Amino acid sequence: MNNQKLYKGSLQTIILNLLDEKGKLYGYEITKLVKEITKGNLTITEGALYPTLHKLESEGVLEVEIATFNNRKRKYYFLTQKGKEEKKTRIKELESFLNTMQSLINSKSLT
Amino acid sequence: MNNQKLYKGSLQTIILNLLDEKGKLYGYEITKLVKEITKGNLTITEGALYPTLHKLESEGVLEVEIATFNNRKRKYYFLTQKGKEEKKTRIKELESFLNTMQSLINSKSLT
DNA sequence: TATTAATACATAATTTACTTAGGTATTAAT
DNA sequence: ATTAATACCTAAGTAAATTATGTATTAATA
Repeated sequence: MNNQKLYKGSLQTIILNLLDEKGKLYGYEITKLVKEITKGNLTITEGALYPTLHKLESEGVLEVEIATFNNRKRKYYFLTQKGKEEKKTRIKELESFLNTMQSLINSKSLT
Repeated sequence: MNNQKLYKGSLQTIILNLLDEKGKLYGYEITKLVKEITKGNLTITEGALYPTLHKLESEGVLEVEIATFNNRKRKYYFLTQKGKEEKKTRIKELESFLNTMQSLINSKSLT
């Protein structure tokens, strides 16, 4: 399914939503989780993920907590209060977008 | 609703779908139609639209028919056979994308 | 035990798909 | 007479990806 480009613009929304649901997640965990939830339909590349996490952190939307597991460093991200507000806004925008796209592909009856 | 970036990647799908439904449309008409169907939620900019139409034409997905109305030139676009196949593929990809996004924002119960 | 896969982070160069900002030309409205 | 609407167009800039690397540790496998 070569439809990866449709996902362009939705990465931040996906991250914010998952963090809101799960509390905290580290980067690599997000990639695995998304693959699992979407049954392989969406693969988040690390080249997209890490810079996005850093950007959201620099904007005060996320905060980090560094942990060590099996001698491997993990950077757990979680939503700040600002991040929780941002998540709500993004989800509303996504729902509006999904509705709009639905109306566009069901417009046979219209006009 | 500053969610325009979510639409990134869906322009070709929207064009192909509208042309399949309406038969033929000219560029400016597409912008008006999309604004109307989406109740103003989506504005297709001409800077995005025209290059995309030209690209789809060069790929053999669309063909053009030039008409004159009120001394104004209109370029009517319509799907080729290849375009009709392409439209089906794109719609399937879009539906898969919409389903995937739905599952991502409804994943509370999962995992 | 040597090699590959998996885990976990990261960045730099490039590409894609736009937005923004301009431009031409005609007709309709104020 | 001026502005808005119709109808086309392109070029420069930008955001958000992809692709291609890189480091380091642990687990699995041949």
